[in-house]
Amino acid sequence: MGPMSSPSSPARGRPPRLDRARTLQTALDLLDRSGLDALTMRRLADAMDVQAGALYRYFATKQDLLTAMAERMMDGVADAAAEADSGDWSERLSALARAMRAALLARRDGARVFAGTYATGANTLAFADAVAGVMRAAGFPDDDAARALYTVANFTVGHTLEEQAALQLGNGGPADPGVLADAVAAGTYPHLEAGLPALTSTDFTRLFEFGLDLLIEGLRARR
Amino acid sequence: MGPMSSPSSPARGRPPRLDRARTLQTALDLLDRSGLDALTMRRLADAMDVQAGALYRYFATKQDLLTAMAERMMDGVADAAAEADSGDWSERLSALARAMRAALLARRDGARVFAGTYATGANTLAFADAVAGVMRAAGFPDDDAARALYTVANFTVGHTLEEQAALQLGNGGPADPGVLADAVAAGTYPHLEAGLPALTSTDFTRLFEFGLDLLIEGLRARR
DNA sequence: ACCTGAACACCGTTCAAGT
DNA sequence: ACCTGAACACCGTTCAAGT
Repeated sequence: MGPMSSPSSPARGRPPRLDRARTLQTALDLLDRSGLDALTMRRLADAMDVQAGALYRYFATKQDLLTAMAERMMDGVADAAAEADSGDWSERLSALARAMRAALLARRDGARVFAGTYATGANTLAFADAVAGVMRAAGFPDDDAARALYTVANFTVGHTLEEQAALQLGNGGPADPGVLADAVAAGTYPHLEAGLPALTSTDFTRLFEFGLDLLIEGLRARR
Repeated sequence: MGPMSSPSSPARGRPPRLDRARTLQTALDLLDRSGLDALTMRRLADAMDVQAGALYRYFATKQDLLTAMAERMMDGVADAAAEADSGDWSERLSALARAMRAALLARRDGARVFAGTYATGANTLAFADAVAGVMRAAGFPDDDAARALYTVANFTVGHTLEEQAALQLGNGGPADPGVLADAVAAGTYPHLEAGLPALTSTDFTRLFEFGLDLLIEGLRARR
């Protein structure tokens, strides 16, 4: 802890207007307000009354910032297993999957941010460990526990990506429900026509629960 | 078919150097060579010996081009059901899911392109109709057939997104297998440590089949 | 009709220089 | 140590003008 130590040393100059935590929080706020496409380093710098170049002292690249954002979104998601402690393995697994979906839905374009990064921080690893732990405790072999983790996570990300895309398209975007209905009506897609009510339904929670239930019943059959 | 008709009218001027089909093909070739991040309108124009602005006569926006690319990737995927005609519904459903994964894997960043667009063209709708058709023929109610379609598609996209991300990270990217292993070793994630062989395995086909099997067993239990 | 040339309003990132 | 200012090498998109 000599005189050459890092940010923790006595502040000699002006207190820094920037730091990792405040930058991250401002980025998440900006994401919610403006969406991922409008989240640029310059606009983020503007929101912090700083020049764009200054951000690079705390995040080496924009991708690094996005990864940190994804990691922060997963904060507390692993705790969902403990909260469903009374339930059996399937209840606890469901609670974890629902918590992940909720965490991604909680922020605008959350799924796109998460899918576009490779988060290996404490929150993401804690979530992964919790899922694998639930499966191992239920008696699944170690490699099946790992594979079940991937399957649940990939399904959840895939579903939420679609869900958030559909949500923003509903707001006068290029493909609101009517577009799909028109496209189906124009061609000859008898099976889609039959399922049109469910296809254009905006009850994404029910859709998510359907898929989650399939995965859990599949796991039950394997156990 | 008067004198004011469209491209099909007798070519009065020079033959156009550009058209939708050739632009699409060049874009897909460029995607394979350079990846999605390097696929810019200017580089695409360069590859066609044309100025960037000229592309906008055939695609209103870059997003439109990407949507057309996603749609072309799905060409022929719906035929996978017919090729597994001898099998029962689960074989046919598997064949469709495998064909979709293969179609996305066939092009660099294919899953990212597909996930980033909202394709409602003939190929995508034919695929969706084929999945719903298999489910309805198997005796599933119409709304369950529609929901199963979403679940299988969302899982497949989510899986392939992860798979292609991992593949390009293996090439000296920021998060090759070692990064995950190190991160796991640094923290205390006992359940991940137990599943490390499966977690760092690059046998994505086996991982995909595991998830697909869970979905199919889940559907079987529901039927 | 089809494409060029040039512009507009931006990007991510780097880095010498100031304080 | 921390940030500014300015630059570099790009973007997507538009549109008058040429042929």
